[in-house]
Amino acid sequence: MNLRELAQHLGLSKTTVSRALNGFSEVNEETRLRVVEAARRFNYTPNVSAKRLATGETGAFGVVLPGASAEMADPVFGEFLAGLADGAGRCGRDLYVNATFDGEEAGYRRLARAKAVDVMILANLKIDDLRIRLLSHLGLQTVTCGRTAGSLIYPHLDIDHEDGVRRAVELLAGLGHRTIALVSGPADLSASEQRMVGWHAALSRHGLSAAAHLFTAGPSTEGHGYRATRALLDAPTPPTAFVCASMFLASGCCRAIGDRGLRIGEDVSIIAHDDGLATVRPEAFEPALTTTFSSIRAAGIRVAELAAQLVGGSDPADLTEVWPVDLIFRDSAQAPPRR
Amino acid sequence: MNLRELAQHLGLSKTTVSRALNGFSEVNEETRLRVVEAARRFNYTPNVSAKRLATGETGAFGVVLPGASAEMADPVFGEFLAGLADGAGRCGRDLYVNATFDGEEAGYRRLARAKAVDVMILANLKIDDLRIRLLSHLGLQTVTCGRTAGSLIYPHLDIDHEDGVRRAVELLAGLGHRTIALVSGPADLSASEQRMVGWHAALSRHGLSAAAHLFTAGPSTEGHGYRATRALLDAPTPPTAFVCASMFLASGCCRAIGDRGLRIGEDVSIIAHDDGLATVRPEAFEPALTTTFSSIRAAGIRVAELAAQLVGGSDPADLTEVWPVDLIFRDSAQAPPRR
DNA sequence: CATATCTTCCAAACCGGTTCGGACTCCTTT
DNA sequence: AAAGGAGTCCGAACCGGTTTGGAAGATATG
Repeated sequence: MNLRELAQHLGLSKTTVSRALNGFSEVNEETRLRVVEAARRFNYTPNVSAKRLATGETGAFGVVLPGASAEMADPVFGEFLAGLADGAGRCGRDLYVNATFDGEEAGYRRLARAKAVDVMILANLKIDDLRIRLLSHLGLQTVTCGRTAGSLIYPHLDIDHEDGVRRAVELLAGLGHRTIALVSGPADLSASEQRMVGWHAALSRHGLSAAAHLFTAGPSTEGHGYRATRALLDAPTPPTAFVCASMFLASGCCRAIGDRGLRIGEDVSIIAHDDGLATVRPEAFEPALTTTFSSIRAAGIRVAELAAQLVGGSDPADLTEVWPVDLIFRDSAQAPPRR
Repeated sequence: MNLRELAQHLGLSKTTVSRALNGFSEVNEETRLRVVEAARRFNYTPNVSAKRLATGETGAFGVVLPGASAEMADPVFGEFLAGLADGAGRCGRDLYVNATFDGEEAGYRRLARAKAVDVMILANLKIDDLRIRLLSHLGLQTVTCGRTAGSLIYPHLDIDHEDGVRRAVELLAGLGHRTIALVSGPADLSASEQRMVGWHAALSRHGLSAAAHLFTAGPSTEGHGYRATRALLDAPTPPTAFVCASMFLASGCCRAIGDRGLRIGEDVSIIAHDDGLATVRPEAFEPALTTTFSSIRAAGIRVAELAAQLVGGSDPADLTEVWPVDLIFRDSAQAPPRR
């Protein structure tokens, strides 16, 4: 059942039926109801390809996966992608996932030339991310999850990692901790830089050391969390508190602390960032982890909405949001042992 | 630059240019070279939407994410998706990811009605998966990663989990283990059933117990691996060897064993299944884990190729593959301690 | 009553490709 | 020399929507 057949059935023109279904004002209300009813009865759905050709919009958002598989194996990114697909679906758009087998830049160029998507979506922004400039140069509209250095204005949603870490460190310092380590994700990520800024700010406010060896960066995995924590505990003045950038890093951190025979909460405190993944819940830890929380799935949904608004003609400058994180008290952050 | 403009530049008709670019035989070789050269020079890329409308093919494969976020938080699924996107790209197709905010079935029906994809791709098949029948009923071609019960014929790639577990158990039994547990993934998954079959087969061949309490199923996470292993170690006759269905389950398994003060390899043996994720490498464990290996990313790429062949008109019955797994010896599987 | 305006609808053009059914040239066959 | 067949190329139709530029009739305005 296509538009022409539907129109014939109704004794109307294609034009009128199209307008009735798309909510134009110049069609009689009575006629519109008749059309909508018939469309429902005949199970009519407009052909996506035809619509795209006619409107010039593709109705799709694009995500490019980096060639290295590391990002997709990251469950946080997967969850973000799920949110994106969810949000896109709600806005009546598709999510087009492109893997780059021949370099990331080539992937973007292909998409731009074929006009395959309306908006590109970028996540895991690097400090001064080159992709933003490339996309702007290619004339592709872009929405990002995260901010980066540089003067270009683009719609984005960011999570306030800086404030999250700042508040976590403030809490630990307030409890009496004097040596507070930051176990962060990949060093080249904008989010990691934000975390370091927050860490520094809170430490200097309390007059505490921000020695370089107390800051570690690396892949956001249990394995790296374990190794980093072991190394930190081996230092001459080991930290009594750890701020971890993800639940996976925190898992490794806990394991390393357990290996040393230390008790979490009593001997050593931990605050982790929780992205809200169903598979690693802070309450399931022993003891339950104090966390900074922000749902990455919700962020994905919202980014898709921002992209839809951008296509709808909103001013990019209005489409920027920074989400605060919640600090949730549980049992893993307590006062350090008396000496 | 579109086809008409390109044709005008060349002094040819749209027809000839289109045929030259698509490799039809009825165009002079000299002309074809001239056309291809001009297309390259003017940076011409056919408009995706127009092509789709004209051919009736969408050029896209579809994946529906289940409403619950659990699957996307699974890094193994994420890696499979990355492989899918990779393979689709190589075949010149798109990958459409659709989240279902209103029920999985509704998502499939939407895609079918709008003719948005050429082939649906299914993963994480359930035992007797209802989705296959639904899609066949909706007239959507389907390719799956995994097999399921039922008589319908559909293109699929499966990984031989049954044989993997069988060989792992044979190895452990050969080393002298008498009580061998299986720590598996979600019980409703077809792969989990395959593993149980392999486990039973190998145990009975060696005259060993396949008592129900030695088999556990649950989410494929570190947390569940930990809890399951603790429970198994608390049994009256605790196992001396564990076969884990994923690296994450194995992580938890290792932690539980460590908590008990047991040494992996010496006191207790482990064999895990490794999907080839870069973030959890078996060599990084202490000691290095003996594994059954099969790259889930490679599987994703191959599934996309199968889908492309299906669209190309291959017989579905020819598009079925079962991949063997490699058994890789490392240090975590050794003879049990003498009593 | 003539004119302007509004409402409602439609025919035809358009988006940018693919493909059917010739048409023309040149070469071979009988 | 006529007939048949490759080898090339083209005009026009088609895919299924949206959108432009009226047109007809109803209603309001002077």
